[in-house]
Amino acid sequence: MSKSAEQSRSQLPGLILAVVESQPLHGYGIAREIEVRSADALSFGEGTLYPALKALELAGEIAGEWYVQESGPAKKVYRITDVGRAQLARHRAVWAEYSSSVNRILTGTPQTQTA
Amino acid sequence: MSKSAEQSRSQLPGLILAVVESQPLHGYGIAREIEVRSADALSFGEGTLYPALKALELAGEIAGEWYVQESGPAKKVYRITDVGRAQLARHRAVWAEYSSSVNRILTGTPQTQTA
DNA sequence: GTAACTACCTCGGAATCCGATATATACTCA
DNA sequence: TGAGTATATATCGGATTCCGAGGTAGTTAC
Repeated sequence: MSKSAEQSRSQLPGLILAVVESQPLHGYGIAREIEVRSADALSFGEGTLYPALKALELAGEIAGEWYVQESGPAKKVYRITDVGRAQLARHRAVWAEYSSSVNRILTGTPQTQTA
Repeated sequence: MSKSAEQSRSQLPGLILAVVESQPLHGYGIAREIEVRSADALSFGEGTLYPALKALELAGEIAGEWYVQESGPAKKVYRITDVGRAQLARHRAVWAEYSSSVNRILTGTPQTQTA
């Protein structure tokens, strides 16, 4: 189950791109990889992951290809595209700005002093 | 316009608590303070902020008190409660874990190597 | 007299979320 | 043989959340 919930979903596209950037992978594998890399802090259900994958493929940020295995169910392996790589860079920049903003506020860096 | 959108909303309760922890403030002021501290990277509309304030007050995490000014509209000033302080600590912990997880994935720290 | 700013609040359509469900193969253990 | 578990994909739709828009009102400044 894991889940730190509360946040997460909005970050999914970027996380998926980051995972398939380091290695082409199928949906199920991407889900597991996110759990592993986050030490189970992050976890997405199938009802969340597969639609996100579809959207990314439609947007041309990842490309899927079916692999029929001699043993086991067929899988659709996704690889990142050039469009996706550019988008991933954008995600990283947005995340950097966002997370530093949240940090600044949570740690109470004061910028005003007016009562 | 600011807004880095995409994320944000889920973090609002924690951000509000952090702001009123450093100084009791009214809704409008809280909104401005978040913008200032985030250098305009974060911005919440009133349709988002006021409901969030209500929910926090209902949960006993902040306490509001009306101040009628001799000049200008009345304002409802919120201060953090003990419950809110405890909750804020929790928000900070969750955020720390979450953001480090996202960082780990976005920067591609590999934990598996299986193809 | 009107524009802009401070300050509060609510409505409700739109968008998003994800648990539940369905299908299918393969392996293990009793 | 059957149950349970794991791999693997995919969709549905009710519930929840989101926030732009709209409304009230006092103040300040052309």
